[in-house]
Amino acid sequence: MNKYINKIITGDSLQKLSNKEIFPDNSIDLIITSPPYADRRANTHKSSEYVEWFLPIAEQLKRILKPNGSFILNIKENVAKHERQTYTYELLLELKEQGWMWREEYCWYKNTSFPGYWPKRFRDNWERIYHFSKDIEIKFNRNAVKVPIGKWAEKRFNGKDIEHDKKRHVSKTGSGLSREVNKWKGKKEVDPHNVLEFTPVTNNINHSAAYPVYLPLWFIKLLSKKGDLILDPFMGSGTTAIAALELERKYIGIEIQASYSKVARKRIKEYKKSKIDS
Amino acid sequence: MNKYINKIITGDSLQKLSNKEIFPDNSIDLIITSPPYADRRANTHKSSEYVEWFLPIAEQLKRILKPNGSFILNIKENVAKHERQTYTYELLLELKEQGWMWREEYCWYKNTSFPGYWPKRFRDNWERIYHFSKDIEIKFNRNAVKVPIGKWAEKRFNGKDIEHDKKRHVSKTGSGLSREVNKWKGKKEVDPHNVLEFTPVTNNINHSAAYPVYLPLWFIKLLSKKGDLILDPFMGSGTTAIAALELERKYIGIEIQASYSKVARKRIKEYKKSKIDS
DNA sequence: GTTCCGCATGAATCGATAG
DNA sequence: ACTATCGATTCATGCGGAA
Repeated sequence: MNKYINKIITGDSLQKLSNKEIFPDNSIDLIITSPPYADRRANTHKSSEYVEWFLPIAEQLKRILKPNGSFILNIKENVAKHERQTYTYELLLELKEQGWMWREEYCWYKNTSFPGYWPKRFRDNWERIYHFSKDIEIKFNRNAVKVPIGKWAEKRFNGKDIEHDKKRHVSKTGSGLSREVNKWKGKKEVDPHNVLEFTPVTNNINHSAAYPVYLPLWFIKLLSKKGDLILDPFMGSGTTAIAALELERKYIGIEIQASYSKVARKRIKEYKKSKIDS
Repeated sequence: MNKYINKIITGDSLQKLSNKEIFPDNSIDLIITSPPYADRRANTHKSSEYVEWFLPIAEQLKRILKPNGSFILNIKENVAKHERQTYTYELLLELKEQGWMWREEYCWYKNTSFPGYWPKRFRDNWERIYHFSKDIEIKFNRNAVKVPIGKWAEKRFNGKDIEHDKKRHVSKTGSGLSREVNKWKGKKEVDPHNVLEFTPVTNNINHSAAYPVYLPLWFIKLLSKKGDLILDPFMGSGTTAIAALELERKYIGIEIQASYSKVARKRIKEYKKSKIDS
């Protein structure tokens, strides 16, 4: 497979993924992708067709992912005839059936959703990001995504210890919960949570797109190590590849439209050049 | 049914809801509730059992809701053995089968999630809020939930028009959406979106609870009119009733635990008293 | 009045140990 | 083997009385 590393393959995802020469079993560290959503113009498209299209692809992804790897899937259902479509719901249940472990659903809180007016609905400002794995044990580098502690901490710890915080607290619900707030004294950073906001950063590799680079950056940091191999089976304009390079990982991408592959290769070239120049 | 208006009924939800004397067909304007999540202590509880428990209740809710009414359901799945449970997913699909229209899924972005440490996951900071209806046409008072326009507008419109903004902007995705940014010039308030943060507003009622009052307040404003009848079939400590009173709506609540009914009645009494005193 | 400080507490899970 | 209990881990906010 070496000759495919750091390359974008133009072709059909299912076909390429099924090729064991390109993708041997257990060879990928992290899969991260944002597949094309069910085509809203094709109203005849039933949810089940979307699921049927995706499932064999997911089967191959499961074959080629390493046991301690992760699969990140960004997806959101469209609205048709005043109702949200159910293909994300059906797909998730089928992926479970297929043997994937559903580890988490992140809420990607997009503060830049497209404006618009709908009679009985507001702007759609969030998308689902599913985290799947094959096994319980996965790479999970929480230290790579810490965030600054809230301002409350400053006020709270400006001086002497608070006695009460050292005591044990028992919750009414019967779940024993203890804490020692003083342990956080001096902490600068804390774990993030599962609503991802990505406050706008002025990054030179930032690209105003439906799939901004900070998204793969965050998950690559969290779920892989340097030198790992990242796959995006729906590469589009190459954002996942850029993120992988930025973090010193390797990538493989698949893209069916030659025009997109071309754009992606160009972006990657320009990115590499800008790295050398700077 | 008049004798049940502005009352909390102690009893089993399914049994009470099935009583046509209390709840005639098409008699409720808005249902808003946060039912107990699947009990994680009962590990034998399968997702399907939760769904089977809820479905007949939902069937009655559909019977008693007015055609232009709405059903707001707040729910989130627990995690067990490193995986998210699927009962919310199964339930949604079954509710669709039952004939409900799935209008929206709001993300309730909670600023006060429970702290804790898990090996391969972060804190859970959001919950699902489903909006269902029986028909396409529903009450939807968007003007009641407007929010102040973001600071970006000030910057953008501080003086001269921006040429780019005068032109129609066509989305790259081909969705056919377009905008004319200058239309927003001078606007003070805009529509909200489907990620609900409830930043420091409407804090007039003090009660730290899992189900804070601003939640029903928001949906009651959006989806009902003054004098309408609001039902909460899992009333708990009466938060939905307080919200209904605050907005001059009527309420009916059901609660199985007498201790909770008592608390709720007390809270309502105190709320009424505080209104008169002030 | 307004800010500050201490107190209280919220839909949590997991692995280990005890029964 | 199987279930019940226990300890460990973790942030952020609101309220009330004090300064």
